[in-house]
Amino acid sequence: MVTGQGLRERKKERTRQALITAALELFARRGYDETTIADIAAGADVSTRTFFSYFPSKEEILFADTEERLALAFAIIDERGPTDEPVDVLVRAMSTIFDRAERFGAAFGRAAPLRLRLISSVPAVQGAALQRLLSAQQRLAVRLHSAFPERLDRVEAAATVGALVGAVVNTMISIVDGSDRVDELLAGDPERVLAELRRAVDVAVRGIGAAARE
Amino acid sequence: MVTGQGLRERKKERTRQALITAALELFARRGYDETTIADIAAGADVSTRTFFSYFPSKEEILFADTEERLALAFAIIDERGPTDEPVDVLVRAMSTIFDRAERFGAAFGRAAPLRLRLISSVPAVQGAALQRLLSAQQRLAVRLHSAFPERLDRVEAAATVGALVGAVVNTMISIVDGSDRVDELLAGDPERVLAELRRAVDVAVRGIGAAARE
DNA sequence: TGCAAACTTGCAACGAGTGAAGTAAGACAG
DNA sequence: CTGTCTTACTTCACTCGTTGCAAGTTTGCA
Repeated sequence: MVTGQGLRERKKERTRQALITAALELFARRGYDETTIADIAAGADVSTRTFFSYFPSKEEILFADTEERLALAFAIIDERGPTDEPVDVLVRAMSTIFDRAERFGAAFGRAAPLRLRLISSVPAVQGAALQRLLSAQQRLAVRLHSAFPERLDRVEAAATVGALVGAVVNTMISIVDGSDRVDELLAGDPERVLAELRRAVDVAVRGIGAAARE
Repeated sequence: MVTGQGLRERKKERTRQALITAALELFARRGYDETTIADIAAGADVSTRTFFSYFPSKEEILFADTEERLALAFAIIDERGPTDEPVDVLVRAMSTIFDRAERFGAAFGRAAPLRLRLISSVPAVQGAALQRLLSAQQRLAVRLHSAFPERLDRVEAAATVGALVGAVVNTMISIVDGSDRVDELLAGDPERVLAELRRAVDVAVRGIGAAARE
C-alpha cells in the first residue's frame, strides 16, 4: 500500500488504478461481456497490449484487492492468543474478510456488490472466483495447521476450513441466487443476510449431524 | 441411455462418442492446452464448427458424464427410508458419486484419473469443475430440503451440503496437491485416500468445534 | 549528457467461440 | 418410389482474449 517514491512507480500505480476504475465503470454500465479489453484500455488511456502487463486476464481485474484481504485473515490467525481455540480463530479470520469485503462504505465498497453480481451471472467470473476461493482455503488451512500444530494435522485443518467456508459460501450463493435483486437485498437488509450466514457458521461449528445429537 | 431408434439418432450418438474419445485420447497424449478443438474435430472426422453443436466449450467435453452421476445421488436422496437422518442420506449420496466416479474399473474408469489430473493442473478445467461442483451443491441442497422439509429449511440444507462437500473437497485437493503423482497415489494406495476422506466427513458431521466439546 | 533498464506500443498470429447461408442426407407422406 | 421437409454438417467470415516479438519512449542513474 505504501506508494513507491520514484516517478516510475507512482505512474505505474496511477495506470493500475485507472485500469481498475475504467473496468469497474464499464462493467457496471455496459455489462461484463459487452466490455472488451480494448474498451478498458482506452478508458485508461493505454494500449490494449499494456492491459496485459498489469493483469494477466480480464477476470483478474475484478479481484485486484484479494491478496490484501487475505493478508488480513492470515494476520488474525498468526496473532492468535494462547488460549484461543482453532475454530474461534478461524471464524474470526473469516468474519474479518467478509466484514471488510462485503460490507459497505470501505475503500472497495463499490466493487463488492458489483463483483457479487458478476460472480452469480457471468460464468467466466464465477470460475475465477471459485479458483481463488479454493486456493484461499488451502492457504488458510496451511496457516491454521501451523498455528495449532498440536491440535490439527494437515488433513483436519483442510477439512475444518473446507467445512466452514463451504457452509458459508453455499449459503451465500443460495441466498443470492434466490433473490433477483442482489444489490437491493444487500443494501436494503444486510442484517438479514448476516443472520443467515451466522446460522451457516453455526451448522459448520456444531456439525451437520448436530440435530441428531439433541 | 436408450439409444434412439432412427438412423439419424444413432449416427449422432456415434459422433458424440467419437468426439469424447478423440478428446480424451488427445488430452492424455498431448496435454489439454496443446490440443485444439480443430484437432479433436479432426480426430472425430467432423468439422470444427460441428464440435460446438455437441459441446458448448472445450472444457465441457471432460464432464460429459456429470449429469448421469448426479442423477445417482439424487435418486439416493429421493429414496430415503422413513427413519433415515438427513446427514446419513447426504453422506450416502455423496459416497455413491465418489465410488462410481473416482473408483477404478467402471465405465468411466479411464476418464476419472485424467480428469482429476487436468483439474489440478489446468486452470480452465479447474474453473469449470468448480462451477459444476457449486451448482451440484445447490441442487443437492434443494433435494435435501425437499426430502426433509420439517427437519431442514433452505438455509440449513445449503449450509449442511456446503459443509460436507467443502470438507471433503478441500481435503481431497490438499491430498492431491501434496503429492506430485496423482495417478500413482490413487492407483497405488486408494485405501489411504479413502481413509483421509472419511476423516474429513467425520469433521463435518461432528462439527469443526468437536474437539473443544470433549 | 548519455547510457541502461523498465515501460509502452503496434503488429502479427493463434485459438475459442458465434452467426449466417448453403448443401446433403435421413424422415416421411403420398 | 418420389418429392418435400427437417436436421445435421459444412464453409466462411468475424469478434474477442491472449501471447510473442520488435520496435519505440521514458525514467533512473552515473
